[in-house]
Amino acid sequence: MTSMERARRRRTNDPEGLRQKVLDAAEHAFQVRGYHATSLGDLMQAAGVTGGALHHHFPTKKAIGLAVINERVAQAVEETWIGPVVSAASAREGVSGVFAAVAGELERQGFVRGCPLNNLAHELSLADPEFRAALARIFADWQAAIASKVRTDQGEGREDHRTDPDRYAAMAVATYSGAMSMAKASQDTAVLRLCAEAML
Amino acid sequence: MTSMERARRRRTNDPEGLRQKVLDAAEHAFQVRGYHATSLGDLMQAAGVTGGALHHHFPTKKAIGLAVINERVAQAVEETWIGPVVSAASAREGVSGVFAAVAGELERQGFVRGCPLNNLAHELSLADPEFRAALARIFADWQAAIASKVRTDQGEGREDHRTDPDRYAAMAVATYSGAMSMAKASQDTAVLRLCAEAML
DNA sequence: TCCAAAACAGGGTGACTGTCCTGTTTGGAT
DNA sequence: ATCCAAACAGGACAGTCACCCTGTTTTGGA
Repeated sequence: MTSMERARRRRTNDPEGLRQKVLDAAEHAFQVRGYHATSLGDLMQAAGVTGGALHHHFPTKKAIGLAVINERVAQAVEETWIGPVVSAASAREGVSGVFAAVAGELERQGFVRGCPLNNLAHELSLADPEFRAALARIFADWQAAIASKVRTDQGEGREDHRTDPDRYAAMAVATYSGAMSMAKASQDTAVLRLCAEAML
Repeated sequence: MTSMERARRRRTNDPEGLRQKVLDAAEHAFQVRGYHATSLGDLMQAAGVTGGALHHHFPTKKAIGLAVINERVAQAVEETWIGPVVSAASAREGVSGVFAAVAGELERQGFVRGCPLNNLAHELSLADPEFRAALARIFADWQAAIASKVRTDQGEGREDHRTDPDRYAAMAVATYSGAMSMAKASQDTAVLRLCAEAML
């Protein structure tokens, strides 16, 4: 007992790695079960981390939530939305393309877990001002990136000048968020496909 | 003490009224704080009901959730969406009108608490199959009502035949749901106004 | 009037939750 | 080699949660 424990008792401190393991588990759990429905015990088990370590890196559950929003959700929006749209041939092609790409990805994995931003936004934006501010900022950046792309298109003659960039951006973000909500509730990506056509 | 208590100790059984009081409190609390963040104690206090009475009408918390979805949320969608759209001059005017009406109402009360259906859909559709089925059905009925109105418009020459009724309906529901999410996170109805224009 | 069933009161219970505390171990600076 | 702050372990803690149980009151029909 002593020998066995001593044999594998080699602890290697890796604060950043441990922190990321916690955020990995939290990002996934908050997505699937939600923030309130996820206990710190769940996170400890999923991440393979003790209570002491968890409390050392995140003094409160709220701190974990904020870290997930600011470090993970923001990054997810950047990677799956802002990046592809900016580098697309046009705003409309970029937006429609993301709709289709996400629909395809969801069909491939056969399960719709919803939009990370939207999921947390619904549960937390009224619960705490800090949560709300962090979530609203991501929505705003997302919209701004699309509107900026539309303006670039207009400047280079790829988009009708009658299109209001802010209106198109608002529509794109709103439609995507709502379509993901519906896809999550119905577990069917048909709505995403229909909206992909409409946003072209 | 005995006399005072005896004096106001007249209990009048009103099972349906008590049930509705619980649902009133639950509908409001689930909307503002969410399902998981609302305890049965919160509901007992808000509704002025004892634990025994609560348990008599709703054996589990899930039963309260299902009743709120099936009796209250479905009715809310019917009243604020399906009714107005059906009796509007056209589907587009009806849809755009509801966007504007809701935006106006929210600006009047100065606070955005989100769409009842969407709020519960996000928190509960992955948590339990029964919840998910109930929520998906409301989404489906909502969509079907709008699509049907578009078809009527087309039959009577008020709408271009190139418009796909199902696509327009999906867009309307998705855009509204998403715009409400954004309005809730930003506490700003600007997105709703922009989408109202776009859905005309 | 009587009585059974429904409606309600109110407290108890075990499980769980988020937080914190006290020790022990690690790693880098000296 | 030594030392100290950071990193981590593991459990204690008070509070809360959903659910259930027992007893009392009300109600409507016989």
